[in-house]
Amino acid sequence: MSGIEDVARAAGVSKATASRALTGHGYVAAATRERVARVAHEMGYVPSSSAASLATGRTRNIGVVMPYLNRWFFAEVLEGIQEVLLESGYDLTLYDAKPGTEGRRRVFDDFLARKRFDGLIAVGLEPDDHELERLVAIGRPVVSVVAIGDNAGVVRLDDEYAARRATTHLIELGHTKITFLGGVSVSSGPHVDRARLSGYQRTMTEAGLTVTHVRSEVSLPGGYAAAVDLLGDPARRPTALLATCDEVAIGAIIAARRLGIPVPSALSVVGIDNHEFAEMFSLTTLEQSPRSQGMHATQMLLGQLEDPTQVPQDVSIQARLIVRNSTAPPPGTASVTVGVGVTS
Amino acid sequence: MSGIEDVARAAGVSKATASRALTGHGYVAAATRERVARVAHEMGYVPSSSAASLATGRTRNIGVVMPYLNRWFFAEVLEGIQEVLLESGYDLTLYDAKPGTEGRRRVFDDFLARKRFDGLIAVGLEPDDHELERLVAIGRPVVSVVAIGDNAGVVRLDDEYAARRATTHLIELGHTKITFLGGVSVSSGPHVDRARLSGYQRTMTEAGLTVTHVRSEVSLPGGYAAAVDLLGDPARRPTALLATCDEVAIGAIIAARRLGIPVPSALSVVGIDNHEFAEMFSLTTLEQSPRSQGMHATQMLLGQLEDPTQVPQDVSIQARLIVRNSTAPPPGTASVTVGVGVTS
DNA sequence: CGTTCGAATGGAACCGTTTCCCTTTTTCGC
DNA sequence: GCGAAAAAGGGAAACGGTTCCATTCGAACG
Repeated sequence: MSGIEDVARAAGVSKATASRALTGHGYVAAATRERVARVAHEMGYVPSSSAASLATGRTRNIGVVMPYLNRWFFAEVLEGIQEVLLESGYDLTLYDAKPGTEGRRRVFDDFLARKRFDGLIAVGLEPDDHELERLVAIGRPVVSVVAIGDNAGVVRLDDEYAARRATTHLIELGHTKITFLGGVSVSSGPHVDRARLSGYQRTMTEAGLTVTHVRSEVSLPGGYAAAVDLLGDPARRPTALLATCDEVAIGAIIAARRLGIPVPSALSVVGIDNHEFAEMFSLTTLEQSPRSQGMHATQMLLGQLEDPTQVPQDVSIQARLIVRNSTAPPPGTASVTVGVGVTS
Repeated sequence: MSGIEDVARAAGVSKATASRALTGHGYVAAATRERVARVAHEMGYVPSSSAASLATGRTRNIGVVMPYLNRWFFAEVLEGIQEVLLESGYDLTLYDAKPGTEGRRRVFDDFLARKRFDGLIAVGLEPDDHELERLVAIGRPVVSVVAIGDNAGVVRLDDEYAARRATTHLIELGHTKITFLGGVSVSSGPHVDRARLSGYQRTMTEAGLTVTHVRSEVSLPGGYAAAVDLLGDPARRPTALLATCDEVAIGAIIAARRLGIPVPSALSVVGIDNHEFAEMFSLTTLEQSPRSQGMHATQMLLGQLEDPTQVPQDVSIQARLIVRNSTAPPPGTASVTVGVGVTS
């Protein structure tokens, strides 16, 4: 393995000059720079990142902490982050912090303390006080996607707005019996669900309609189970369902099909996410594009790294309504033609 | 930030002794070791990983390269890897290498060359010659989950066996018109699909049955589309479907439902994976447990790191048949009772 | 034409560990 | 009780970069 000293010797300059030539910092004659670069390339020289980190204090690595890897939302965010980092030449170190596990404790107490990164992206963490304390103790910029208690930069969907918009859509179609399906539970974390539920409740109340909330585990099978339960009882059955997320909504659609309830003619279903399966199930939904949330957060963090005076901003994204074929006027309504398409 | 020198001073020993006490290498009196550890803990000392890496040449970090993050199989493998690494105190650096992208080229040519890891896990990569060359040029141990051309350690499902077992299951139920649904296409990479197809073909041929293969994109919507096409034509319709993976199988089940073809009474469907949705759709399938494949690969790699003489082994996992309610004897057969349960 | 300033470069210190090598102390077998 | 070997610990040299500081040289400016 050849070091910078070998490159310097081969190029006939000092280590100092070679370093300047390769990093682009400080004065170096154009001809020299070019020669050093060529020699380095020919020798297949690759700088040691540990040595560079030790000398500069920067790692060119970003840490990402998330509670789940195998859920659609998180995987999409991760891909977005990865895409931007790849382009910027940063590495990405992943920390898995499942709520309530011993592993999570170690991530916060040991792994993160090692500071093997210049900045941190927290995705859908809902850190408790101790965890939050550890996070600030690290002394590196933090940006989060979805909630985090403190004043770090945050990129998130405006969940309340999304739920309001979805509810409004159903009301405009003529529905009055609209049930919210979802949980005060995990998934992207309780805060998300609370905000969505609250958006639904407010909109219903403002319209003078009755609020009905059915709990469901936040997952496809969870939505299925909850919907089977709810729809199986004709007395309780609403004409429309607002699900806390697409997975729950799709579970509900599958349940309705199995129960022989046609969607959307007898039952409208709307979700929030625009999950990759949404199109397949013709699901009307509010798009939240986690991928671009990840990209956004990353750009924000990188910006903060290169100019530390830059204040962390909060970005709130307004979901776009995508109308597909899972929503229609309630049964027994004078037919209203609803186009399939996208509106904001 | 306090360094080891501060700790040494506070504990009244030399840097050398402090280092030995903390790392556990070399002779240190028990009392001294304990004192140094206590002082270090009180001061909140955290060793600089760059400095340690520079000195030792080891990073305590593992690189993971995969082409997709948001597909079930890959996400599960990743979680398995993460779990083992977390326990062993290793960091995990993730590299996203989508086939045919500029990003992938950079991963191989730039990112991996930086060697910020002690070993590498390649998941479902099917590297071309140039990429393979780069991989060995790194000079670090590599373990792969699913195919990789060369002689690195490999952990993978025995795909051929899985397909044979699935086919046998259908034949035993009395089916003779069995169509393979799947693609020579991406997903976990072409090799996987070829092996599964081949297992199906051989078993059919051995049983004297006719092979029929319908291509499908390897995804849920892909399976749906292909099945709609196939099942829509009564002349071509088989009594059983073997899908290359569960996502395709589930797509097919959804298609069958929509076409009013009852599963399993009129059509049996079997998949391979035991995907998280399999249970919900009562899908009979062969379990491949990507999570434990990831764990397995990681343990293999770590073992190799601590004892470099250890030869990389190839591990081939035999899938377990899980019988649910998507398979039954073909229509018009004297009824055979099939228990729901697990067999090997 | 002397002074000043910027460009270009080299020497050496430094980043924070680990580890080699050497000295001193202890232990243990005979 | 002695010698050898093992245990304990210290000083200093790595590891491979970056960057401060000093030096030289040439050009621009008054």
